[in-house]
Amino acid sequence: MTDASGAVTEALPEPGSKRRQIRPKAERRQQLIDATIRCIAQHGLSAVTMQMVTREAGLSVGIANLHFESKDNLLKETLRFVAEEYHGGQIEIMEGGDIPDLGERLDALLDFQLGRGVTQRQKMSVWFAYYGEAGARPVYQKIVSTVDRLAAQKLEALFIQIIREGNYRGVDARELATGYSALIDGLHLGLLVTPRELSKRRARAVARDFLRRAFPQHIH
Amino acid sequence: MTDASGAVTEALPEPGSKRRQIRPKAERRQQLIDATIRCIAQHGLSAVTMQMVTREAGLSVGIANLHFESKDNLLKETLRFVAEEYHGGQIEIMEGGDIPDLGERLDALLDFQLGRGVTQRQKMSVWFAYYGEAGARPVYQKIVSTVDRLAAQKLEALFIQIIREGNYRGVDARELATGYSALIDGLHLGLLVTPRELSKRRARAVARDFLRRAFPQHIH
DNA sequence: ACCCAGAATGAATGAATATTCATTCTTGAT
DNA sequence: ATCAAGAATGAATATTCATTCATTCTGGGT
Repeated sequence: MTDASGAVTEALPEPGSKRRQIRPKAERRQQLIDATIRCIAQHGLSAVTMQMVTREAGLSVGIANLHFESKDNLLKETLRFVAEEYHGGQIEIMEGGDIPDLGERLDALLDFQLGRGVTQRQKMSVWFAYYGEAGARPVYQKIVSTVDRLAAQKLEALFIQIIREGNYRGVDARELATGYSALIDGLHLGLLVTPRELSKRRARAVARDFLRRAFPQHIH
Repeated sequence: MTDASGAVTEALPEPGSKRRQIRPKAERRQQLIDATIRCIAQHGLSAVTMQMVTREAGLSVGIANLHFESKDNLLKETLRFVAEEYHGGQIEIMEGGDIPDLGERLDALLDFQLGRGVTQRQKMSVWFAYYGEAGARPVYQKIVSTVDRLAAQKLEALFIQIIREGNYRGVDARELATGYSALIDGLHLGLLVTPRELSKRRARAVARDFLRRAFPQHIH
């Protein structure tokens, strides 16, 4: 193909190129899920439209219904992805073959939960958008509670190890694990809704304090 | 008015009566806000429609735009109401002229935050529905952070009193207050999203434990 | 008994949006 | 080089929903 001047066009697509690309199903699905996450973070779950998501992904409107059956399903799968990524990351650290020292492992967990940059904030935004709807949507409840339960078990197991190692008395691992999880969730909420009042730095300090009071020998 | 048999009809309106009633503006506003709360709790914020709300309130569709300018405004005012009710209740307890004993006052606070029945759950549902959207809606952020800040100050003040009275050492009131607030928020989330895993009873125990570890002389 | 200010109604309107599907395009196999 | 499978497109459709407003109704004031 040449234009009037004879130069080859379409050689490399310009930024806004509409060149159609065929890609495997799995890749398109992920592309759409990623776009959905960005849209929810930026506009809120209730404002997300299919047009918005597909435009964000740089694809046509029809494609979402090709790879996911419906908008409902896309949203569901997006939640599943975020939930599994977040809890999966935690679980990997807690099982922690690569970090033998239990105190360090706790620190790594804290880092994962309250560290990171913009990306993390985006994910949190999505996370709580779904929480907000979960009261009315059993499907969401189920997805969250499934991954949640596993993470809770791993956390309890880690706490049990720590309690044994430190020979701590009068501490219930299960109750402490519930409290720590709730604390982290609450701090995330604070970071999301009142970032002016609660800095990431202070959130970390608060969580660390909780752990230090429970496991003084392991957290300094 | 009489029917064919001569009996007086319309004497007392049957259950589904459409008899038009004129009521003061303030009353109608509250009626609509209450209906909105029920709708959000049952169907989720993103599924709420004006038709749904006005039907729930037993009124016509036009009335919502008469008393609130728009749906957006109705939702905003509903959030403001829930926020002020919740935080107002807490603040009243924390200032607590009627409960001189500080330990008892803490218990009363806990009771308010994690006690109650269905109503409370409904309110929590609404609360978190808005939190979910707050990341994308500055208006919501502002409403929440305004009341939040005041409650946080009162809590810190209460903790300072308790620290002085108990002569506790190495405890930072501000940090502890942040932690406690976050813990309560996180427990509410747990109650809402994974009620199977976390009973209200256990949530109370966890929160109480947090306070006991900080103020052992005040909580038994 | 009568009025009328303004509260309340709900059919109508128009805008937004999910979903469909006839058509076009790409790629790997032959 | 050709072809078929199926990935991708986006205009069209049908639905849902917020908002409007012409009309009806109510109740306190006279």
